Amino acid sequence: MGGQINNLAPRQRRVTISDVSEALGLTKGTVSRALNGYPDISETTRLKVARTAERMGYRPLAHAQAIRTGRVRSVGLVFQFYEHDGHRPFLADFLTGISGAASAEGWTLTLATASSQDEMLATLDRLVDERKVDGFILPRTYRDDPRIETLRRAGVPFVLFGRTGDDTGCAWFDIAGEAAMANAVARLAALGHTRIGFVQGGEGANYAHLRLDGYIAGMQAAGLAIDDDLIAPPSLNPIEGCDAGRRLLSLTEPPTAIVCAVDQAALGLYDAARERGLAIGREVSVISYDGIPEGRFVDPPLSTFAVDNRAAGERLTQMLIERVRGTDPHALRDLADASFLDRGSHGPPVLSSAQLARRVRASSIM
Amino acid sequence: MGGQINNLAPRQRRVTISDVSEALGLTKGTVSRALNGYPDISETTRLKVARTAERMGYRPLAHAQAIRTGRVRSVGLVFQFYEHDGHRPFLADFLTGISGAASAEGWTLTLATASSQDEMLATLDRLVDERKVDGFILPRTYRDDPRIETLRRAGVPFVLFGRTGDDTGCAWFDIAGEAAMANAVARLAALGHTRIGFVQGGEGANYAHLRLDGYIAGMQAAGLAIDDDLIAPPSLNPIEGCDAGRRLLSLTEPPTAIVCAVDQAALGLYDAARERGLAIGREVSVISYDGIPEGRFVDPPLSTFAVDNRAAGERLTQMLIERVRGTDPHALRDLADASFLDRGSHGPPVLSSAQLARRVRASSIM
DNA sequence: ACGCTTGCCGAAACCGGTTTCGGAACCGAC
DNA sequence: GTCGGTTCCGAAACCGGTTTCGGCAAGCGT
Repeated sequence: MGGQINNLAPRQRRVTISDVSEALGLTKGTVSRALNGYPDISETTRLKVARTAERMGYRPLAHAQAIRTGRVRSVGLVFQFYEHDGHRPFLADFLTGISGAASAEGWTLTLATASSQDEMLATLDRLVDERKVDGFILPRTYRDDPRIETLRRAGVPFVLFGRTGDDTGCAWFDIAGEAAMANAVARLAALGHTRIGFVQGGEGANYAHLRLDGYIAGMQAAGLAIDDDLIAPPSLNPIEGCDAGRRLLSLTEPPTAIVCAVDQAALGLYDAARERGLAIGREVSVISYDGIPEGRFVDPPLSTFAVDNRAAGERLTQMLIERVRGTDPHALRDLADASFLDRGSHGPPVLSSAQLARRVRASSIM
Repeated sequence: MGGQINNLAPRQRRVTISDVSEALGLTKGTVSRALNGYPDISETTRLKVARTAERMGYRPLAHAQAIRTGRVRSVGLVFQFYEHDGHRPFLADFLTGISGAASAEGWTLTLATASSQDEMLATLDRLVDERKVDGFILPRTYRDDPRIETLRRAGVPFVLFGRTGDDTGCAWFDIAGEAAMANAVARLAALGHTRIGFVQGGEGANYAHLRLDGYIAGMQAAGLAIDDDLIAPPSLNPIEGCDAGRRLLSLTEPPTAIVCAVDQAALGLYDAARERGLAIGREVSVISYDGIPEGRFVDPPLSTFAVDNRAAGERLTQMLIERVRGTDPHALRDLADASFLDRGSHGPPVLSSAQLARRVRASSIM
């Protein structure tokens, strides 16, 4: 093979560790040990080496080091995109965070996608087997997540974005969605709402359980009764959200406020309310979660708990790098709060549940 | 350094080329040449080597090869995300395409982000300098694109997603946006529209010029006069699109149909029409470009030219890999068509431009 | 003055591959 | 039977680093 015409300018030679060692009159082994902080190098030569390496613009080649050390300085990320995908808007911010934090440490991001769970596991294996990455960030965790067992067995470091059922030996970072949901309920209760509905998030995903728990905890803390009818099934997009809204609003005792686990679904609540001639933020209050950009432009602007995906990406890669360097996973766990965006989609109830029910009936007769 | 407790299961040793050569009673040099198709290896041993390598599950370590060959089998992709970013929805599909095509060839995707042009160029340089990638896919090209000159000078292979001003020595793939825009005009003209407006796309980006050209070409082909008033300034999101719509509809001779360079802006046209009490698809026809998912759910569903970003990603990586292997860049150029999604936002005009103008005036008085 | 650490560095092996070079074995031709 | 030319593989250098091992010289105590 080799030797085809490539008509590309020849790349200039890099400065290698041998160049540095020759310039110093040392062996490359000594230079290497000096640069890597071995204890058997005197402080004087360590400094001399560091300075001339710096001056000559020497930077070790990650993949040349890797052949001996096994580390390539790359964080792995494998996405599984679904048909109607709620986390697409998150992507750009999340990737920016990871890439930024990685390059600050001289690392890079290796990204792959999978279309099924089997392919996901195979891809993880392949990246590990080919030593393309030193570890993984696992986004969107599940209660029972097969990726974890796979990587545990393979002995590969990883950090979860989200919590999971059994997290022994797992490092993780998460946003306290349950606290946000409880806080949403508390805010609405404080405004005078007593019938507060909930629209669930994606089935199976760990966050969905937590946010539901948060809603329930919030209701209990406010001394409100939990009615199963008030809890709508998982909704991940405006269509499903609209269905959920219709269902909640047609209850004999409809909620005057709705807490929604996912912004995309909350957008659908606007449609459901509009159908019934109800004004969001007055006749029906909504507080949601995610902080998607569209929420700012709808009318009224959506009150929601925003998560900083860029910061999450940064934190996760920092944790992963520490993990690869040997930090105990149990010491690498962190929970951050979502920040409430107090906008126009919630307020004190202007109608009682009974009045609201009459309004809904009237609108559906027309 | 080194030697911290890592409490991770030890990774099992890989099978190396030496394992294979020993099993065969050959030297590793011979095995290497056999596997890489050197001409000085007999067909018999080549087959024998290939088979036992396969049987033993041998796969060369990309970064070990790279230290000699300089190739790491990785495609580089650097994104620059903007504030209000039109291409976010594209991301998942695009990445899926790239990742899929790459892994089919045993390559991986190395992704980075940049927040400014300088950072972009620095990031490209860094990835090249550290030999993290063999070449780049450059998304979102500009008329005059500094990335191209940088990579040309560095002698690094790359493939453009989009065309550019001076493309000598450039391989590229693009969607024929100009043809789509011309086709949109032709469709509307065939339905009887004579006043057809245009909402431009992102300033500076190469595609924006091409789509404008396509609109103009379409108008000329249909024998329609081109009125500067009919051409609205660049609009990239619903807000700007709404402004553009207001402006076009308040003309003394408003267009009865609007061709829009970007779906996100077309969504804003819906708002502008609603404000005036005009029905999209009847009083105002709209044909747009991109094929974003939201277009299917608005009322009426948006007629638009959809681009297959997954396919684009696949094609681009295949081209890049060929390019890295030495194919002449001028032989690597491809133009694909967007596919028209014939939905509900366009139809024959029900109002003349003059009648439309009266309707608009009436609505603004209220 | 002696031996014994200790500090510090050179020498060389090593990681997992690729590539160059040279020569043995075979070939047909004379 | 000898010779030049192929065919095909082994040997060894090489890529850019890391890591082990051993030894020299200084420092120390006695």
